[in-house]
Amino acid sequence: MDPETDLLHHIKSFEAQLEDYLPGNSIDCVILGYESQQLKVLLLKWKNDGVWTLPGGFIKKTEHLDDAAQRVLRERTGLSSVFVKQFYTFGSSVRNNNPQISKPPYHLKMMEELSPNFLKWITDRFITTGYFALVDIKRIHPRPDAFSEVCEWRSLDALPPLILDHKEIITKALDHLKTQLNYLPIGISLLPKKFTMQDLRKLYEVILGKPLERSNFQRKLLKLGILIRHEKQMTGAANKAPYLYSFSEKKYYELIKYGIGFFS
Amino acid sequence: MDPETDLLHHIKSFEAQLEDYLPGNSIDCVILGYESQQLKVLLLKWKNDGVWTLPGGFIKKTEHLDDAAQRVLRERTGLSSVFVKQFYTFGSSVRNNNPQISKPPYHLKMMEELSPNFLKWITDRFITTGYFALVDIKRIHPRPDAFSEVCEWRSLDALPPLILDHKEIITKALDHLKTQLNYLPIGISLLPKKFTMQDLRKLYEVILGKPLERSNFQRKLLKLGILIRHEKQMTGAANKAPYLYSFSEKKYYELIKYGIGFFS
DNA sequence: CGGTATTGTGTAAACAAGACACATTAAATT
DNA sequence: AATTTAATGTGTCTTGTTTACACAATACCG
Repeated sequence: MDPETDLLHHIKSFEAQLEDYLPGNSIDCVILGYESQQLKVLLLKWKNDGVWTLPGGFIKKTEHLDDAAQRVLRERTGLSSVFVKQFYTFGSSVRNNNPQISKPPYHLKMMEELSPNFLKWITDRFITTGYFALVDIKRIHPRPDAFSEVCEWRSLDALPPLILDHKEIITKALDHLKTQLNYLPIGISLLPKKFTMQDLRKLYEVILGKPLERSNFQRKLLKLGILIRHEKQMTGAANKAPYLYSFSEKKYYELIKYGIGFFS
Repeated sequence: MDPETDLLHHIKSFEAQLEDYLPGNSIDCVILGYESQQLKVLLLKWKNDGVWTLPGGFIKKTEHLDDAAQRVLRERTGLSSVFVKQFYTFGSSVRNNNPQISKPPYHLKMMEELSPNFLKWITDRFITTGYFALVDIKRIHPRPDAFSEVCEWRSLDALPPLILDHKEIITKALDHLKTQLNYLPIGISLLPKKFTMQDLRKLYEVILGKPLERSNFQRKLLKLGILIRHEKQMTGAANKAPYLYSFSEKKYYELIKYGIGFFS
């Protein structure tokens, strides 16, 4: 099936099931990943339009909001079993009042003829609940869904124009990340299973936006008792290879429940 | 007009305006106050039923969620210009599955005949967003609305049975209070305009659930530079009267933006 | 062996928290 | 005026943390 037909098929099929979904409520996922010493967010680009969006979706009438978030994440990016958490509900009545996107998306125009019920449903006011996810970019392989032509990690420093208030949603998610730092499974979610002490330190440096002293960082982290040291990794460089570490999951999550205490 | 007729009138009138509201979405307010060295929450008791609820309400189609929260707060308790903040959205599809309340509320039975549209509307699944407010009990005078016979401050240690998942909502609000302690305007919202250093210390002791050393507390608070000292208050007791303090609002809110740093 | 980056350890200064001790102050009572 | 009481102010000792820096030890490559 060619992509265009596939898209129409999906829209038609969703329209047929409109009754199963709560009108006026949606989920948007801010999926944060870490790679090459940068925080990145996973964005979708709509077919034909080139307009970027957060992966979002709708809530089934018999479904818990949290479950809807997991499902949306899976359906739209192929991700599952990652850390997901609600962070805020966006309730402006004019969320679609975004000067960055002037022309109405291609899809809406197309739907005007093809799927008027769906169009009516989708252009209503929506209250959307933001969830954020933390994932190790290397560990997972997101794939675009039928509505999107691209599914891509984008650096937070240079975001493309986003629909609706999705820019604001990302900003709020980052706020949450920073203020909840001590209660979120940062390291274990964002890093590969095994990593060096440098990797871990750099990660915190990127999130906190300031350098951290090496030896003190190492002392502190080791004293927390959540790290397991493994064999060294031969890098081929002319120096002592760094140790690899992994987290003791049990101890890690226990510690995080009470806050890891990283801010000074 | 007798109370019963008044209630019916209000329900009828709301039914007539159903079109103006978003279906399936609501607001619930956890209003926390402080009095006699106790944290208290403002609850409403429904007429006829004796069932307790959080003050809640619905969202107009053209209204921002935050504005709806302010309006609901005002309409249902008479409160305005108090600190209000969204804290969580409750999205279980079985929120009304509460074993503590066995019989269906009187209102619902009554509405079956009188207001079937409203009944259908209200018994649907709702996604509710929790807002919490912090107020000085002495400074305000809440009053019950047409749906409620009582509007009362209840101690958090002995809550009455509550409808739906309102108990859970309160629990979540208190979690939020504790983890966000450093970023919330605790003192300025919960205490009278003028207060003694003891009042302030006791407040923090109640919230933190542990005693704080007097002289160290005083040193620390004064060093923050957010307190203004006033004349003493003659208590009539046989001792030096305590100074009265108030907050410098500007400095207070500036400090809170970055976190007041009270946890150890 | 020389060059290199990782890792471990030491430590000094600055600072904050917690616990007390005790002096000072001002109000009412006698 | 002396006494009692609780509020207030100050000192300080202990303990622990943070930050910064120095330097030794390690292990890998060529």
